[in-house]
Amino acid sequence: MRLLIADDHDLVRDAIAALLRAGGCDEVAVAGTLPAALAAVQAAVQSGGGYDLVLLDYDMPGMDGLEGLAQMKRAFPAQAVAIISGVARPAAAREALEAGAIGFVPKAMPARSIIGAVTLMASGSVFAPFDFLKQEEPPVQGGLTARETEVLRGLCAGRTNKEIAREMDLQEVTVKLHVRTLTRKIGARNRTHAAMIARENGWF
Amino acid sequence: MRLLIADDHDLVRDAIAALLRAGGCDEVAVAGTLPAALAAVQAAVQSGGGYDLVLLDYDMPGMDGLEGLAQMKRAFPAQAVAIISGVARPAAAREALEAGAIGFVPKAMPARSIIGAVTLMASGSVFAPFDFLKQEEPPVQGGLTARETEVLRGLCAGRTNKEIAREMDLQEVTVKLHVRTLTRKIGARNRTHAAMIARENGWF
DNA sequence: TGTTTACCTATCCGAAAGGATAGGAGTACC
DNA sequence: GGTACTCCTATCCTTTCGGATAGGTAAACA
Repeated sequence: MRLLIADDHDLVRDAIAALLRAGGCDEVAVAGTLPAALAAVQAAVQSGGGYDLVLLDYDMPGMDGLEGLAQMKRAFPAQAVAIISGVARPAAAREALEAGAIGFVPKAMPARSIIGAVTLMASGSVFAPFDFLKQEEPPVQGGLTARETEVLRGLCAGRTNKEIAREMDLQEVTVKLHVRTLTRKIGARNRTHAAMIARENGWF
Repeated sequence: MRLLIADDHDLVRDAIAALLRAGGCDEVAVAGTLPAALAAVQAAVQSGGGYDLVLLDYDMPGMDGLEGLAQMKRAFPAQAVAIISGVARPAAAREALEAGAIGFVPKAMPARSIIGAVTLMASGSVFAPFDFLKQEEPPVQGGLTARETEVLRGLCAGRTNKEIAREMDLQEVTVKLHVRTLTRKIGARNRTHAAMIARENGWF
């Protein structure tokens, strides 16, 4: 089984690579950035066949969310690519699978499971831990309603009330109402503070 | 050599633990949270001697920055404790060492170096990669001046211009000036966006 | 049925933020 | 001496926020 694992943290990457080698993977290549991973796949394809599986870290220079995955799939549509991440939300995992990933591996997964997961994905089956995917996100967000969550997302993007209103097809006053209630709910002093709280809790 | 490694990501933690075992560490215990790590150290101390080294992940439930380290050192002043992190800034590393950590291990460190680093720390020597520590942070902050950086810190705390002015003993207009220039420098649309950019880049 | 909840709109007001423009003081450098 | 840069202050103005208050619709629920 030929693998490529891309992660910007040398220690983590090499440790996981060692784990996989110990688990019976013949060849485990590594890369530290997305461009490096792309180059490695390019080289592997030219010398025949590509990798059985490529593991891409979600938070890595060049990835830019799932844009990096899309790039890889555009360049090598036939290459099996999985996303591995420590912080990504369940929604990101679902999006990754929709974008053509063969799997999603949370770093919170037990080490003994990874060999099986990798073997599965390398053989062409989609892998994603069910209990991770089924996690709903709204509950983590301090009792915010759907609309308030949407508005908070706008705040985090640095948008004004007017812009958020246009985007959500609402009146500006309504957005102001949501901003007021949501800042109170999460205990923020103002919109900036609210955005920071959301970011710190990893809500977006 | 008896080790305890605490990291909330099972995969990463177990992979590093395996790496250390392969490198000659007799006993490598693991924990997934700070409380679990505290309990493990407590148990080890009672059954005689404690660990030769405890590795604590900087971003782990219960850590709260360096507060977790302080907690551990308060409870077990004689225990050698090192911080391991993938995202912490050089300043955080320096603070960790000042707070009594025996070392700081960036996850970007090459895997082959960790055995040496761990052996060193377990024997009582302080370890921290020099090239990581010497990194200055101002340059990362998009050419902001000292005052602008201070104001940006205020923005990240959700403070108003008036509050920042009072705190820095300036006129409010001056703060407004700094806010305007710094938002332009870092390419932000407004104060909220500026705060988010600062947070995303880990400037504070 | 009445009640609760989420959601949307409205008006009015003061406070805060954002921007333009114009200076002055101090330091560093050539 | 001149130049450049940071830093501080000022006035004037417009836009945006934040808050109070009031009311309406629709769905969920007992």
